[in-house]
Amino acid sequence: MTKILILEDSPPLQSFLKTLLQASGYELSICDKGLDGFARLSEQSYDLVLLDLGLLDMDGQDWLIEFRQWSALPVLVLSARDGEVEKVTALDNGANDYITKPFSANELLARIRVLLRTQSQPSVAFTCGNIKIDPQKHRVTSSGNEIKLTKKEYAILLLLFQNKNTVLTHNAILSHIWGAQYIDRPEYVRVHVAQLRQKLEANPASPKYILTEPAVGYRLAD
Amino acid sequence: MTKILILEDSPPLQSFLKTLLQASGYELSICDKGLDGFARLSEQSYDLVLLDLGLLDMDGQDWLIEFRQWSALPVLVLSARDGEVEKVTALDNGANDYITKPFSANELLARIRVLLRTQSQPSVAFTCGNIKIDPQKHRVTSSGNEIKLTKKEYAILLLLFQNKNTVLTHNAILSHIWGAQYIDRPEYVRVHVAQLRQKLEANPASPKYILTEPAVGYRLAD
DNA sequence: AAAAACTTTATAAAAACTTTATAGAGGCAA
DNA sequence: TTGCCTCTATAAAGTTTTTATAAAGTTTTT
Repeated sequence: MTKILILEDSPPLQSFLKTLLQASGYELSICDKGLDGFARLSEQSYDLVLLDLGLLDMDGQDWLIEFRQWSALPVLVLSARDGEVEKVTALDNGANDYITKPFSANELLARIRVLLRTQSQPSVAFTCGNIKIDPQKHRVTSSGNEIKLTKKEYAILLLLFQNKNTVLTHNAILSHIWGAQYIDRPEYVRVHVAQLRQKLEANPASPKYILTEPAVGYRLAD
Repeated sequence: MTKILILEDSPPLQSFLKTLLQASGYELSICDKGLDGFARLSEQSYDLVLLDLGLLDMDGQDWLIEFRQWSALPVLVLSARDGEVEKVTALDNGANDYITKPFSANELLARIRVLLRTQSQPSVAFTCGNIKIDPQKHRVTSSGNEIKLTKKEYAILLLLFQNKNTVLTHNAILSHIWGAQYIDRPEYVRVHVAQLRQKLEANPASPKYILTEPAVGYRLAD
């Protein structure tokens, strides 16, 4: 479980971040005071800090400088102030990224993923029922047992996971994995999907995970 | 000397970046084509890549995906396009940061400093089944018996230990151990892996430790 | 000079992929 | 319903790619 500490003093933004990050599967602690943040960080281990520069009890830059005395944890700074000086100062004080309000929710999530990926490499695996796929390790397991997939099978499964619950047309799959010149060869996809089902499904003839959407394509069921 | 590779097609921006970064003491190479970039990266080692998404001969996102097959070098993306989708895609494709034109020179420099600073060493797992590796003493043992490995064999085994359970592509191994100019010579890796197996595996023909992931690479099994 | 390590080549075997063939499922009109 | 059609699943054959390994040639080390 990936844990994020949020240092944010504005209640509306607190609840926005809470909704957004919990929906993405992160475990959160929220503080509105810098000293509380230090206390939490010494009590338990976190994977990332989200720091709003406007803390109530101290200056965010000072908080960062002090924090960097003893921790190398990734810090993503949020700020309403778009000033170049403030940005550069925060980055040189040890922030790993800086994002200005108002920001896009997806961009924030993407930047969090970058920091989690490059700092601690905590294998962000996707799961779907018993199936787990770990793109970092390039591994797939079903109820903990490793499943050996070929390159194409793995590529298709990853694409399905990245679009869980969304129908992918044959051509979408073909153009992603084979290249656009292979559209109108749905049989390629069928053969490989059949093999995937043999390996992943308890009963390949009535699949639970990889569902057929007739005349459209395939969908990974949640 | 810190070396930066710039992939940028616009001459004015090229010269702007050149002036700015040389004044900051970085050593530069500038390319306006993606393939040239790969060539340069094969010729010598760099510390960071500055990638403009608008390359002349290929899509910047595709360049990034291909690059990430074999290198973990920090990549800072520059783009005129401020679209959220493009940003998130680039970050998820392996970019470490994304900055939108027009940008502040000082902010760019600060973000470059962040990426150069956060280059961290991978942590090493010391044992795997009966095999033990001691990076300090540069020694490998199997069930307590010392195994004599050559330089290359040792380097490959150490890399596998540092990425236990993770598939390493041929190109990742090549670029780490031989240098990026050796990518697309998977036979080098094969020969040395075969020798490692002769020395480490009870039955080299059906290996227990160093597993083959066909068409992908090798993985050290837990 | 000899030994060891490394690169390069060759080849058989294994694995993956493409392509074809066939049977079955489901929709729809007569 | 029946017959026809399209779409699908899957086995299996054919083709290509990838791999393991020996061995020869080259370079480096001792």
